[in-house]
Amino acid sequence: MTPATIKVACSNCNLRELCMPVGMDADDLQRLDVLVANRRKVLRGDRLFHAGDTFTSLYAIRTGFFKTSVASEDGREQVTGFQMAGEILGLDGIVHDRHDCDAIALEDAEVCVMPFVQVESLSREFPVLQRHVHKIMSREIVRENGVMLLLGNMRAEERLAAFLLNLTQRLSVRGFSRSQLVLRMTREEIGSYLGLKLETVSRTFSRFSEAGIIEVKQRQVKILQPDMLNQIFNGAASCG
Amino acid sequence: MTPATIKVACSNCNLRELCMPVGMDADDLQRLDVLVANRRKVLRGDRLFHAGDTFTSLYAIRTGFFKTSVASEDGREQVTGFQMAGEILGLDGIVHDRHDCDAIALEDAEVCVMPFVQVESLSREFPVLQRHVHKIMSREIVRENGVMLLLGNMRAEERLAAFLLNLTQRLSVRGFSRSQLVLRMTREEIGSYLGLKLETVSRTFSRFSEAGIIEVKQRQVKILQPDMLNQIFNGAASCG
DNA sequence: CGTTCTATTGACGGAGCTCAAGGTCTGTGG
DNA sequence: CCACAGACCTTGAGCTCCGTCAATAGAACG
Repeated sequence: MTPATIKVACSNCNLRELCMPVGMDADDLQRLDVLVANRRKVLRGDRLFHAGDTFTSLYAIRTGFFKTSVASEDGREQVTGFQMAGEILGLDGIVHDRHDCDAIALEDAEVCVMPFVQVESLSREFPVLQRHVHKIMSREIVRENGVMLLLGNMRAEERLAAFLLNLTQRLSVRGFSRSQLVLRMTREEIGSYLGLKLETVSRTFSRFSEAGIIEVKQRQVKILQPDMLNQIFNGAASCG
Repeated sequence: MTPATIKVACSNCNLRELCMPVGMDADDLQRLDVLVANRRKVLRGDRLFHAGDTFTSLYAIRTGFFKTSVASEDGREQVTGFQMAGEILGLDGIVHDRHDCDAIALEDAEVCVMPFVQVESLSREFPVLQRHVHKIMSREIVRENGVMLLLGNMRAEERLAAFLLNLTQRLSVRGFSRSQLVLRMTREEIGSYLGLKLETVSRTFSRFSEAGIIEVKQRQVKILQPDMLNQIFNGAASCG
């Protein structure tokens, strides 16, 4: 069942500035190494976990890109987020001891498996880690507040602008360009996240493109006028 | 600045089955009493906290009813939740040490003030409390996932049905009727939460009423056919 | 090289928004 | 007790943004 596993350590991970070990000093970091039981590879299109699965672990993304989604009774899907290296998956599972959403790899990925009992036990020992875990959960709550604002109040152009700005911001923290990105998800997945249909996403991309704000070639996006995106996002202007 | 404060204890609080002390035995409960520094009264219309305020404490609602909301740059407001007795406010503040949303009392209320350093210190001591804090945050994440599904995929009738079912469910846990409730919020606040305009909320109430599913008299709502609400919520039917 | 998945674009329609006009309830002060 | 103001709610008419349906084309993959 479980794919090949590799023993690994946070202490020499190049994501330690972004991921779980934030704020811990070298000595603490050694102790943190027991946090990660093993790593797991997830191929593109495969599920890391599925709504209903028993919850045992949180997952820190080492490489790759994920989406999470929930589904209604009658099968409508809502993408609830896109996650990249250093971000944590699985927080939804804590409350009911089973996962509440699906997590699917949008490209081949590798995650660190952190048994939640270990997370809790180390949290009791290291206040810095405890605080960090709390912040990760709080950050997710705040992020979702922002998505609710977007879904409840914004128009298609504003939503897509917000989406692009958010992606480039997170990518730039990870050392990627602010002005160029490759979308890992389809128009339909973007639409699901933003509460739009794929045709609307496509049309809005085209409109941004005609206005000279971005350049789109399939999933390659070049941001030509980030300021315009900001203006659109803040409701100050449109490109139509 | 701070209103009159009263020393209080979880150990003899009648909300202990719903609130912070869930799962703790009598001995632990005594120790938990230091969790609550004091109580604070909040009058209807007043703010418990405001976006930007320094975060110091979580708040457990003892009595009353709150809304939380975020605002966009250009002033559009999104209600992100309605909270009632036993529920926890302030989780949004942890990540940046300042609050990210406003919390406003929709009726005269009283909250227990729990300094977050106390919460964390006691969490390290009591694994049961630690787990409970994690569950509260995870529950909020899961709730917001559900709201995203609602805002991204559902039509007005489905949204309002989901809203009514959610409210009655939570009220019934607190010993209130499943078939009758008094809305503490305006049509506009409901609309903001559900991503609708107040007129649409009003019209949808009227349609439910004409269909004999509910009876509405201003803020008094009687649920005549809860099954119909369930069907509408699940996308299986409409009343038009 | 054909099959399938994905993206673009157009034409049309509808759910919900906007604007507007009354109606109802609550509280306050005469 | 009544009059009045202000907040809240209801309902109608018209409009608009986005969804739906459809056709085409381009990319990816075996």
